[in-house]
Amino acid sequence: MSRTPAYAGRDGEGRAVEIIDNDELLSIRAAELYYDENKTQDEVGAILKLTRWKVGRLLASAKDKGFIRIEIVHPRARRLTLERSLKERFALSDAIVVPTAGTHDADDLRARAAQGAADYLASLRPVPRTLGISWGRTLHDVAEHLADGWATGVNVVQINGGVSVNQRAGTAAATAFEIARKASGQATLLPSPAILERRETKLSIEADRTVAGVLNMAANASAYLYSAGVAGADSALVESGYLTSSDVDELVRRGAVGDVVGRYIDAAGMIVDPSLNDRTVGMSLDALRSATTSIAVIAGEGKHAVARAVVTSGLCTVLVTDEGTALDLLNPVFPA
Amino acid sequence: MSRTPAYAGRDGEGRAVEIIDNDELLSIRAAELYYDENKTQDEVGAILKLTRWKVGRLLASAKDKGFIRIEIVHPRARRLTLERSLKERFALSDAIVVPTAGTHDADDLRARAAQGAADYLASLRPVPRTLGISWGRTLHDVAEHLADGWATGVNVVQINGGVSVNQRAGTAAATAFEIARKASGQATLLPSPAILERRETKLSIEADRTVAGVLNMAANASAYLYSAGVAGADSALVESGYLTSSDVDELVRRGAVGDVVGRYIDAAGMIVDPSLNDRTVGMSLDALRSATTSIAVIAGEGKHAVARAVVTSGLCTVLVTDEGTALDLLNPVFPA
DNA sequence: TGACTCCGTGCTCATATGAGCAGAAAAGGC
DNA sequence: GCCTTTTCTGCTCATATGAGCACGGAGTCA
Repeated sequence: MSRTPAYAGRDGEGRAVEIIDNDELLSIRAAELYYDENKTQDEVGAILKLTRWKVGRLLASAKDKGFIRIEIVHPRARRLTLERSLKERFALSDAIVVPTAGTHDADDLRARAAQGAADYLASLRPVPRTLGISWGRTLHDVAEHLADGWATGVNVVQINGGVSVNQRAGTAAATAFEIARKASGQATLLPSPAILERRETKLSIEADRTVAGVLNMAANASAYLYSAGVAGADSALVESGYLTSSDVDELVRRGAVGDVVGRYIDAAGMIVDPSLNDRTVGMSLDALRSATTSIAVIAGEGKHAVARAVVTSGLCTVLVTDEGTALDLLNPVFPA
Repeated sequence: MSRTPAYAGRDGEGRAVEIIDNDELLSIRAAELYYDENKTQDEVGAILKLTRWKVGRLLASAKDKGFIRIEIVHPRARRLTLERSLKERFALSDAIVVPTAGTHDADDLRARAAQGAADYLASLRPVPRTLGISWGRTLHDVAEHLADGWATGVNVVQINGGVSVNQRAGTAAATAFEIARKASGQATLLPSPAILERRETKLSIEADRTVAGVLNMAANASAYLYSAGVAGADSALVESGYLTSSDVDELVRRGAVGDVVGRYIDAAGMIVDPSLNDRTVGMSLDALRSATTSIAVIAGEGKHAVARAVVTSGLCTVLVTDEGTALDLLNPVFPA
């Protein structure tokens, strides 16, 4: 064939149509006609003066060269491919990844993840008889996004302390109640501060019959749902007054990346400050690690590090997160 | 083997309380499996517990509700749908719209539009014997992006003055030469300043045999290619010293949105300052308007207003632009 | 030069998909 | 409640698409 200037042929409107000797460019033109104009491959062939098989091959090549991007734009869409990669990479039993596209701010993103978690929770089989939960903004969002009647007869139990001292008073309790109510179940609160000042106090409060009962119930829950906080001055534990901003700074200095059920962990998922940990009321991380079903909801730009610590140290069996975090987890920026 | 969580509708009690219509959510799940995981509709049906026909319908609905977005990511891709809309809306004989996606800066975008213009020029049939061109950064880019041998024997002629006073010396001339060289043709320069100080000088230079010859050649060109400038201090006419910054401010005050072949127009495409216009050497806008083929290359955030003036006042028969400008042209923000 | 491989092409054939239709189910009117 | 109207569902059938094969031309090596 001549390597002629590449142009000849006309489309339906009598416009000159290019026939380019460059296969890549041709595949783009074909893709435009096929996808944008939704013509049939045969029609595309007619316009570009190609056989329909050639068109098919061009489209295939355009696809695997990555020129064709198909995006599902919907707040409740998910990224199945990322989910599978996460599952494989971190040996999770499930992963939920919500898309970032179209979110405006961190709240938006958290809401999407919460929705994803709510959907997942509702689809969980067998339906948990008892669900252990932590508290925080994310968990609150999950509770809000759960549909009324998402399950029947699920009892909810708090797995870490924090009642009442919280500035956003009642939030922790409200979260538990709402999740339980929507599943026509009971909520059981853990009537204890999150962190006590002295180890002895912690031990004695744990020995209290009521608290011990709740902790026991928590230990035997059939599934857990929790989020993770970033180690920073805006942490819920600081806002609630359990820790001071400088306490957290010190924890960060010692390697803390965030907290899970009130306990600060480093990048390896290890407790940063054992003595602080000993003053913290609630399920231990080891207990959480041995759970059959533990769902972590961790989304947002700032939470990449905690998310990594959580999944790499086996703290959860199910991760609910956003696209950005998932990508970060899968493409680690190798540390020194 | 992990059991896929049941997304299929609950047979037991279909809750209509859901904010999002159940079918909508289903169609998203279906789309994920179909597009992201590329399963067959039948397989999707099996997973979601639906017949393949239902799946087909869900996908169709997802498509026309706009949840499925197919994007062709390639610098040389085009937006055919926008092109057609532009053609219809402004009675153009052709429109080329290059995608914005993935461009980093204005230069990038201009380069894409230039490439589009180059491609279009090469595809133009009949091949113009004589091509009238203006000059400027955009035109220079077009010249660069033209392929060697884009045509054979095309003579190029400048349609407005500007030789040599330009700071970027020789650019105007170089543009003409390059376009001509790549088509194995001759370039003819218009040996005159763009704007003269006195009308009399302008008249006498136009009367000069050489200049008159070039102008005559320009008037009889078979096609024209030009860009448009924004009315502002960074205008090429200011940079070249033909106008001062305050001259332009005054023009803007009087309604100028930009310049075309050295002549300032308002939003309606009318000459803003007739006396200035009378001192400007080159094709008149009316002459340009009566051309059979005049290709305007106007791209970039700042050029929306000029672009609008150009297309609404019939200055071009073909518009080469970017997606953003095209959208702006099609979705006018109605002025008071 | 001739035999050889390699790659791109156009094909056949199996499969996936969309259009259109008839019956079922649901919604609405009386 | 009963009947009409509308929507929804599962189907048949036509069409669009992808897999795989056989051919042929271009390049390669002896």
